Amino acid sequence: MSKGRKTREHILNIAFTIASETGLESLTIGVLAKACGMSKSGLFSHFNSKENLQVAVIEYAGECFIERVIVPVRRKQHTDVTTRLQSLLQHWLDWNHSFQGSCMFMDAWKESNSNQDVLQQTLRKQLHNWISYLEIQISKGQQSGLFRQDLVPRQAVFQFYGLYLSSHLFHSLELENNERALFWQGITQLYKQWQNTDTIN
Amino acid sequence: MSKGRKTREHILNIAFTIASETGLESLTIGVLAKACGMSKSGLFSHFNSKENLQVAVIEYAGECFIERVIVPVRRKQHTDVTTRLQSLLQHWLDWNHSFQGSCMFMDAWKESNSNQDVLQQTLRKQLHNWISYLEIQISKGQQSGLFRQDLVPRQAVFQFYGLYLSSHLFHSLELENNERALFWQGITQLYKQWQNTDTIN
DNA sequence: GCATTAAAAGAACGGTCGTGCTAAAACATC
DNA sequence: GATGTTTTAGCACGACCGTTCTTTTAATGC
Repeated sequence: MSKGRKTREHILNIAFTIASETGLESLTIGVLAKACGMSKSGLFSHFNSKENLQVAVIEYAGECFIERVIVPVRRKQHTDVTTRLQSLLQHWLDWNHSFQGSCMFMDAWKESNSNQDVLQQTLRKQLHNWISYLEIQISKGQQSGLFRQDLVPRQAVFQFYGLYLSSHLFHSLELENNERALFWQGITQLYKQWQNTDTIN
Repeated sequence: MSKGRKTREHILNIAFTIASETGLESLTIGVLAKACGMSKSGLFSHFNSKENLQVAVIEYAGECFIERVIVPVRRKQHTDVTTRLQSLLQHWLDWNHSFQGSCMFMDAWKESNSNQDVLQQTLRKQLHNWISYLEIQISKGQQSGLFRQDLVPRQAVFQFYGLYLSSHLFHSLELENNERALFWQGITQLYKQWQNTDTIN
């Protein structure tokens, strides 16, 4: 790998860390350059615009997400659907462990809502991908007879995301620090509601 | 009312509108001054710091929230708990109708998370108040025999907030624009789960 | 080892930010 | 209508933003 790509990767790694902690908006070129121990212009020449940098960071984060959340679960093909879904949610919740309890994609999405076009579309695509992936998992749960047939996958993902977002909020509000328990409690209740009762419905 | 307080109120009104649309962070003194048709320094002298302005806007928004969400429901004392709770949720969801589907408090909270101290604490107090208020409503539902006794009010609010936040997300993602239906579907399912079954549990 | 190319630094730009300071205008009171 | 007090405008400041240009340094291919 050429030196250029190497340092570019290094920059993105640090940028990802910073953006995870303080949000994508506060990721300034000057700050990032200082954190990388290089000059503003030297760093800038790797991206040629702020927007390109932001998009690159988001895409880098997307790869991290896949590696940390999706891949580990995909490996356990032998387990049943319930366990895999549970594991997926666990990794999803852990995704924001290192960043003090806030999901980088959610933060960036909030920020980008009245921002640049390209960045917003990159984010939208990533979120859409993840939502679709979750929907597929729900469908598999239905096909395996675990969930009732009249369950709408999108509705299920809507509720998953709700608990996920709520756990972020309650964590940042420091309400007794039991947001993980509340999350899992919510998940359990959802499962109970969705389970195939094998009765007429 | 002195002229000073009058224009101050006018400023806050416009600031609230702008912050609702584009977020509290993008509410710049220059922009706000232009929107108010006055000079930067003229406006500035009403608050003496950006932070004071932000806090004032949040407090103004808090009053608006009470007026638009809590007061209208409090007036219907004659109705039963279920209807009042439903109405409360309806007004809560409508709170962000004029601002294109994003809750100002949620946005400001996200932004303030690594920001000024005073602003963050003001926001925290407001959110805490609202959560407590919802918890009380849940408790009332329990006392009236509507909800099961082993329901934990905080857990209930956690789930309410989840659906609320999810509806924001799905709205901004423009996923078929049925986030309100998904929200109410989720609420209905929660009610079903919480209802007093009058059986041994 | 040298020539060529790629990468990084340095300095400067126009712009906007929040914030003071000082003078003018608007207001209120008698 | 003059006087004293608020309220507003004008102007400038230092800091940081993203970006461009030129020069120096480092890596690469022969």
